[in-house]
Amino acid sequence: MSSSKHNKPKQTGKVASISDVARESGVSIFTVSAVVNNKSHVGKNLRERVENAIRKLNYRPNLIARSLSKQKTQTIGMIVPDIVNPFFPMVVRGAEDAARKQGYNLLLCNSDDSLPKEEAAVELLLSKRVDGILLTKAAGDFSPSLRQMIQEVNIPFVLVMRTYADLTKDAVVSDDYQGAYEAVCHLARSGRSRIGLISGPLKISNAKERWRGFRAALEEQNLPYQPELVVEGDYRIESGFRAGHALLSHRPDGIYVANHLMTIGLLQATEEMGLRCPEDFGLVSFDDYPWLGVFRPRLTTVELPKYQLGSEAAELLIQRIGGDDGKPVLKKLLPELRIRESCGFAQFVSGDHRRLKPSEPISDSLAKK
Amino acid sequence: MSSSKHNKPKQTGKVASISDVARESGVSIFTVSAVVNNKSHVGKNLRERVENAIRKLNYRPNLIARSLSKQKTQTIGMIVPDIVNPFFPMVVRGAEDAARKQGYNLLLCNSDDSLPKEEAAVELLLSKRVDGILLTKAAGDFSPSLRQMIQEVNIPFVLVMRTYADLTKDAVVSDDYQGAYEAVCHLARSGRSRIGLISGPLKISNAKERWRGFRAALEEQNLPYQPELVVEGDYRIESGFRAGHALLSHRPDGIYVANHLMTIGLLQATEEMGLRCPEDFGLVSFDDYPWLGVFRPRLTTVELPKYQLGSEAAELLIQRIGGDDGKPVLKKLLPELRIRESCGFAQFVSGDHRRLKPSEPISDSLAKK
DNA sequence: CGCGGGTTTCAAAACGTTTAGCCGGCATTT
DNA sequence: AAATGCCGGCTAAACGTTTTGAAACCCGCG
Repeated sequence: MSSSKHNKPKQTGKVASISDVARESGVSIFTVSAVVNNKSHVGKNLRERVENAIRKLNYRPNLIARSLSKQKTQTIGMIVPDIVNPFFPMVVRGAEDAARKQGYNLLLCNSDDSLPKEEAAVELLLSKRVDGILLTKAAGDFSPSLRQMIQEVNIPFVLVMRTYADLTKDAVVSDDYQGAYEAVCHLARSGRSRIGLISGPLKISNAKERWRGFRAALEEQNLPYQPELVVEGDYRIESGFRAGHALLSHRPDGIYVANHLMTIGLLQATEEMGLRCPEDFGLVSFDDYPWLGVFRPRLTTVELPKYQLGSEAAELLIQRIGGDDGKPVLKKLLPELRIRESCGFAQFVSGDHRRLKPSEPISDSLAKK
Repeated sequence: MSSSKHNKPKQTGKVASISDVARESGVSIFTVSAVVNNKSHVGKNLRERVENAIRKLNYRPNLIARSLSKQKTQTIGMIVPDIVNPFFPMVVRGAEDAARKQGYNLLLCNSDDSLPKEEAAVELLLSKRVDGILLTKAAGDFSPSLRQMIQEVNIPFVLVMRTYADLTKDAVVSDDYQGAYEAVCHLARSGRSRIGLISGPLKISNAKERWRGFRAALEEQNLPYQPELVVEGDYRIESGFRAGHALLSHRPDGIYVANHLMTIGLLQATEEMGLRCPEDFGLVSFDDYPWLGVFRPRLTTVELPKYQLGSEAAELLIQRIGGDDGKPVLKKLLPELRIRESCGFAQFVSGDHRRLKPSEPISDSLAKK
């Protein structure tokens, strides 16, 4: 039973290759390849023979060999500062879904916001011959060497959530100016006049944009810009905490925080100083997350379209890979002001965090919008 | 200036290959390869010639070709249910760091807890000829086809956070029995006697383990096991919300929730029903996250060593890849009970979420422990 | 001078695909 | 009956590495 005919049961754990299939079915390699990629016209009988052999040998095309031959890996590299930062999983997910939909895979790297690590990551991706790169650049400049690499190698890059004025490259970002503007206007409309800002690192383009939006809104609302009410953090919890202490000591009556993590820090500082939101100050935060639903007061936030950020970036990149080399594009995605309670407008939006249908997995529903 | 000598300045964007380097430096391909992999003994002068050529041509070894030739990709595949579930980024990060440290890369896939997607992911990874796979299996059985694939292909698998009694495979999990046991004992010690459980899907091994730990603790504390106080969710927010409603209607005075996301849901239900924690019931949650630091009362949680889960799994996998095929290993990592306020022991641990040093990036510090 | 032994270098064969170019039939056209 | 065109299939050359023998060279020793 076990050794009937010339049954070659791959005892050595070797996986079958295309030539094994060819031998097994008595056709040429070419024909097998044609069947696998179901090319136009292979005779019905031959095709069947080949298909049987494939099933029998458990053949699985070797994508490595394919990549080498076609000079295309169907892989796109993505570099983010840190996947543990809750902002990025959704962006990555968006990119991954969009990529997969078009037959691409994602190779993910973390730069930890470190320039050398970032450069190493790019180096790695280039060596792996990815077809394109999605880059959320670490804070700081483009080093000359990185610049050179991007210049010399002719694979497409798309910047995600970052722009560089002096580098004309495709980029997909959220409209941070607009988001910040709306946030601060809302603060003002709810009666706040001493409005403070906890900003991200101003070397990062989006932090700068949010700062600009902040300023513009102040002006628009005829409020003075008071430098002591602006403090720069680094987008991390700890810096929000310290910035919060510093800022609150100047008794603002409204605060706009430029990201989620720093808001967490600020809230800790708030409690420690015995202050209360929204009684003592109104608060608008950037970035919304499901778990904020349990915090009281419910936070008014400016939500960024994280998922789309990723998916549109991936789509643009793949378009570039496909050969479209039109002018560099700057895509700005609109944020959404979600008014809740932290500015004193106790607009109790019942079920706010429960708008999922029971059967709907959370990530999907977040992904949709 | 531009066309001096036989200066071939790669006008066509073609990247340099090893043979270009060989030609440029007048040696054989073999020698270049030797230099690149700095093999033992290449003549000093030749080595220098080659190195110059490499720099000049901006040569970068093609890892695809290398993989094909060596039949090793130095890549490990990792499949998780959903990177957007806040549990996983840290696990992935642990795996990625450990892998990179040994010269491996991570190729990440999301299964969305769907069996077909999971199978497709495995299929893809096998086609990409990854050297090994880290698998956090989707809820549900090993389908026969998946089983077969794992059996036939002889690349190593390591299960992460999952075990299957009938499948002797390496696995790295948290000691969920122990974690649940401690959680429930703590609840009991703080004077609760009608203790409820919001469980994960009991088809998932760790949910089962937590349930066992729950039960064991009850017994140990001489409390009766009351089926109406046990409700099964699916680890997502929405199910925690519904389970919360169901459970709270039976007025437990203590609740142990088997994961973070469901806790979020429960807390929403709690508020809606006008109940208070810890006054009306004590609460212990599984999984700890920095942002919980802003929630009041501070939550008592059982923290899982997420980062290690990933890193140890990767290390084990790489060891297997290296050829070690000893007996299957089941590694259990100990969780840590973090007592805060949600059981009524108002042990105000000042600065609990602020134990970072100011200069320490959050992800790093989380990663450490 | 011849020869073993150790470097240093090489040419060529893998690795598993894709694909350009070719060729033998068969049917259709002149 | 010969020329034309197409279909179905094949051979062989890429793709960019690693690696296996083996060749060339140098050394000193008998």
